[in-house]
This record gives sequence, structure tokens and C-alpha cells, in this order.
Amino acid sequence: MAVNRELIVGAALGILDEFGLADMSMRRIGDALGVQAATIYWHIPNKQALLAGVSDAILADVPVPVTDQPLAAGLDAWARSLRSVLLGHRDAAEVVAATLAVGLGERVPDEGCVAALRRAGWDEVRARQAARAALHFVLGHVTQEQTRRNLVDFGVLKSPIDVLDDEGFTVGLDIVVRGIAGWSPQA
Amino acid sequence: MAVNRELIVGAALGILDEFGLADMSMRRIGDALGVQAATIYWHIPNKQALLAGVSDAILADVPVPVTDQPLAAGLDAWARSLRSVLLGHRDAAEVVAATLAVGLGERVPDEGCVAALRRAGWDEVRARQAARAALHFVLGHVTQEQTRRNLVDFGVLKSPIDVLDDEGFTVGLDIVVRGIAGWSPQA
DNA sequence: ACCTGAACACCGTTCAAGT
DNA sequence: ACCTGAACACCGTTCAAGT
Repeated sequence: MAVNRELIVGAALGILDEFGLADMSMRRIGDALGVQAATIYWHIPNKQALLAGVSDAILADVPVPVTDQPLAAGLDAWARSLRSVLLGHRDAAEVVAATLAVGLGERVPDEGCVAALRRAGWDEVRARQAARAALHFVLGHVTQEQTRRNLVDFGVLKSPIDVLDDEGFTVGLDIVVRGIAGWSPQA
Repeated sequence: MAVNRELIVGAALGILDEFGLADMSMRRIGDALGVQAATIYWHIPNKQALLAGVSDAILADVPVPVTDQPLAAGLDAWARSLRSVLLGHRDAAEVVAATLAVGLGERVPDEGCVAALRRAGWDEVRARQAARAALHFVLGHVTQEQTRRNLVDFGVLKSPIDVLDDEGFTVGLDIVVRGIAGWSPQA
């Protein structure tokens, strides 16, 4: 059926968007492509690698940050665009977090953040540590948003007001950004 | 076999500590108690509720924070004691995060943090938002630590230096604490 | 080179039936 | 009231065999 890695990742992302991570099984992906689940293993070694491919596909839409920008504004823009990309795909925060945790995936979601910090004079190690802290906040917050969104779709929870999520994200992000920007470059 | 909720949660926690979350299946828990998996459903409605019980059991060991302490010191102490409790049980950060996300569990891991902020004059809403940001950092960081620890045990990864995790945690926590403490109570 | 069929060793959950 | 046996509808993964 002329199936390849790209088509498989695309089908997986389609199922993720429409039905969520719980429904993204090898059998369901095979069905979507008119192929057996076992066929996928000819093109991709295992499910974790497939998940990493989906994570990369999602993160491809994160825009490259503007270079000539004060640090605080750069961090804010990076975090907001990451969040908005994640909110564009169901359970995306969980997929990205899982891939990040096991160290797979070509794209590391905080490299734009690391770059902004390096340009502001931070050394490599400190920049990675600070960026990771910011990333943990973004992934944690969006995971919370998307999990609750799933519970609402499932009917076990009343629909919350999205504005509250936006406000909570703004407050948390402000804390993280001020915490970072208030640091001397090599404290 | 005189099985009850408390014994089941205890057996589940024991399997978590010894073999990890992936091995904590209803059948394995039943085996550990000399009972069928189906028996568990007489005492506990489903696996999510069982996970919530395990999460509560873990969080029971988080000490109540000292009341007469400056805000920054209080936040620091809270975050460090939460991390150290989580590191005491394999995959604990994942268990707590999953329970928190679906809104189950009696104990909310950031209530001590909320209390410290309220004593410092923060209003309820802002205190919850700031505490949640701090919690996302702690859970994200410890999840990363424990996932990598599992990969090392599995032999797919070389043993990292634990000191690096400690340092990364300190840097990230410092950012979050400074970000919070540098805020006016009702900005 | 690529795909199928069929299996292996599991899951969470339900439910009639036993004691 | 509490537990068992057996099933249902799934999983990820492997592998001989087909084309």
C-alpha cells in the first residue's frame, strides 16, 4: 500500500487530533492506512519511536524566536508560541513530555529558549537549566489544560472557562520570566 | 483473604517501589495479596482511584511547613521536601502528576505552598496560580530524574551523576522562588 | 523490499456464580 | 459481604510465510 515513515507519523497525528492519545494504537494507525499493525514495525522500530516522530511533527510548527529582543520579551514569546502549538493538537503536551523524558525526538522544545538565554550572556549549563525550568512549567500547565479538556469531552466534568487557563498561564509565566530575567548572567 | 482498601493500596505501593509503575497491574497487585484481580474491584472502583490512593499515601510523608518563616525560605523548604519524598518512591512524580491532572486524590501536593503564600499576604487565586507554577516545576523535574533513573536500571542509558540533578533542581527552584518572592502581594 | 496472518504475553474491567 | 472463574475487548511486539 506504499506506506512509509512519513505517512505513518501523519496517520498517527491524525488519530491523536481526532480521538486522543488513548486511541492512538498501532492497530488503529494500521486501519487508517489500510495496513496491518505489524507492517508499521517494518518502518519504525517501536511505539516510543513513533511517538517521538509525532512529537517532532508537532514541534515543527513552533516559530523560530526573534533575535533582537530583550530577554524577558523573548522568553515570553517563546513560551506563548509553544503553548499555542501544543494546544493545537489533542494531548500534545503529554506526547512531547513523554518523548522528552526518554531523550528521543530530533527537536528539543526548549532550544529556542536556550538560544535566547545564550544571546543574553548566559553560559551553556545555566541556560539549559533555566530553559528546562521554564519548559517544565509550560508542559505541566498545558498537560493540565488538555487533561481537563478531555474529561470535559468525556462528560465527567463541567466545561471550565478557558479564560481562567489563560490567566493562570500568564501569572505562572510571569513568575518564571521574572525569576530568570532577575538573575545576573552567571550568578 | 481479609483484603481491604488499605492493604490493596499498600501492596500497590510496594510493587511501585520494587518494580515501577509499568508493573503495577491489577493482576500483579492481586498476586501480591493472594487474591484475584477482580477482587480489587469490590474495594476500589477502578485503577485511577487506586492510583489516587497510592498518590495520597506517598504525599502523606510531606512534612507540614514551618509557619514563621520568610516566604522565600518557606517555598524553598516546601519544594525540597516534596522532591525528597517523591524521590523515595519509584515513578512517584508520574503517579502524583497523573492523579493531580484528573482531579482525584485527597491530598493536593501544593496546599502547603498555597498556605505559605497566603500567610505572606497573597490572595487565594494568585496564591493557587503561583503555587501551581512551582508544583509544575517540581513534578516536571522529578519526573525527568525518575524516568532517566529507570532507563539506567534498564541498561539503555549510562548512569548520570546525581549531583547534576541536584544542581539543576536548585537553579530552577531558585528561579521560581525569586520570581514569586519578587512579586508584590496583589500585582 | 514490503506486507500478512497468526500468535505470544499481557492489559483493565465485568459479572454470574460460589461461599 | 466478599471472592473466584471466566470471559470481553483490547494492547505492543514478533516472526514465519507470502508476494
